[in-house]
Amino acid sequence: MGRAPCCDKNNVKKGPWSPEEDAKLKAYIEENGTGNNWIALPQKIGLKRCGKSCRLRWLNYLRPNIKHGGFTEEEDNIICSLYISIGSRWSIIAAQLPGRTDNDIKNYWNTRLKKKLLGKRKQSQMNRLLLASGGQDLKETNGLEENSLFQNLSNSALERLQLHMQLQTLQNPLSFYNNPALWPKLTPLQQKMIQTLQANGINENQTPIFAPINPSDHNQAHELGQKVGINEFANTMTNFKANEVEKSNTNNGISSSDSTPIESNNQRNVLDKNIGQENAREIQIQIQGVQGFTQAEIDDLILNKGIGFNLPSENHQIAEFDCFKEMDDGSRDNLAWWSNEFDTNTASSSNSWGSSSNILQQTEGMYQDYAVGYNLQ
DNA sequence: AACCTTCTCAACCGCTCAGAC
DNA sequence: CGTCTGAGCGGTTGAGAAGGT
Repeated sequence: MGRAPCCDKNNVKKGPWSPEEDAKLKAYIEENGTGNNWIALPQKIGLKRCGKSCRLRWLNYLRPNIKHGGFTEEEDNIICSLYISIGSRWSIIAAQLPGRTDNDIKNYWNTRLKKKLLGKRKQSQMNRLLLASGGQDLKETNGLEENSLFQNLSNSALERLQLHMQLQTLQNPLSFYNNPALWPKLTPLQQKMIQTLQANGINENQTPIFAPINPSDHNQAHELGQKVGINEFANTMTNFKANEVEKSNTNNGISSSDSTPIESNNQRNVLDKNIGQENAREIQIQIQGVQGFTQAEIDDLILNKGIGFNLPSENHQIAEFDCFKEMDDGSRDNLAWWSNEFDTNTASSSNSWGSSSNILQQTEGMYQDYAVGYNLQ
């Protein structure tokens, strides 16, 4: 038994809005406001529309100061960096871009920006991974466990992983990243994942990036999240982290929970089916580690600690930060840092990270934090 | 010109969350 | 404390536009 519908589905109009409907809705809200009751609104106006539909129409199209299309490069930068940091939290991203709606940004990302950033060559690389993980070309893979690992990464995680790697391929001779001797010791799982990536065509010079999450430091997450000016981000991350800890505990038999996330169940089902329950459990824990990597991106961004890399000392991190800072503005501007296929003209001509706008300063701060955690230059 | 494919984006759907009761 | 309800969110769909053959 599902929940009751919010309106009489048989008695509401669907599909595109007519100019008359738009005018009615706009005039009413401008005159009276929404009244904090979208469900009742269409009846008051005399519209045969669902309240949710009215809300969406108003928020995405009719309300004042909405911008459509024509995303600037500055906006591209913000969307990209926030997407890498927090994933598809479109409403949070939209909150940083005045006049933009979450729907617009979501559409823009899915149809244009993602392609622009990932590029065809890199896309084909990832497609190979996906193909292999889907079991359609198993000969090219290193075995079942690795397949399962990738099979169970979400598309979003894969995209972010790929963007992550794109960032890491930037050619900076001073980079810690380009000096394997400086790389910290990896955990066995990290090594395994790197080997898998290499076996699937990822550049061997790409760095260790898998890091377990630090389950304990919620306060610092808040502090830094607030430091970069995104409180909701900090809250989201903290909640997410708490969730991850519980999942991890559950998977390790530390405690039980009735509300095991669906994704974990799906992973478990696929694994159980493919490789048997004993191995499934082990690999499930490893997948948790891979998910931890994705989360660890965010943790490192927030905590600014290089967690999971067992860095020899804090000095190491500071050196990295200095290294990044020491790049003169021109060097940084000239980095086509998003993609090999990124339009180099636009990338090099704009002072993307030097913008005086508040959000961009925030974003730059985030990027620097991010760079410290992951040696992105 | 006709047909097919790809792209774009407005709108819908179903879910979660939070507040009221 | 549990239930109900509306708001809000992210994923997905599908109609129309644009581009290619």
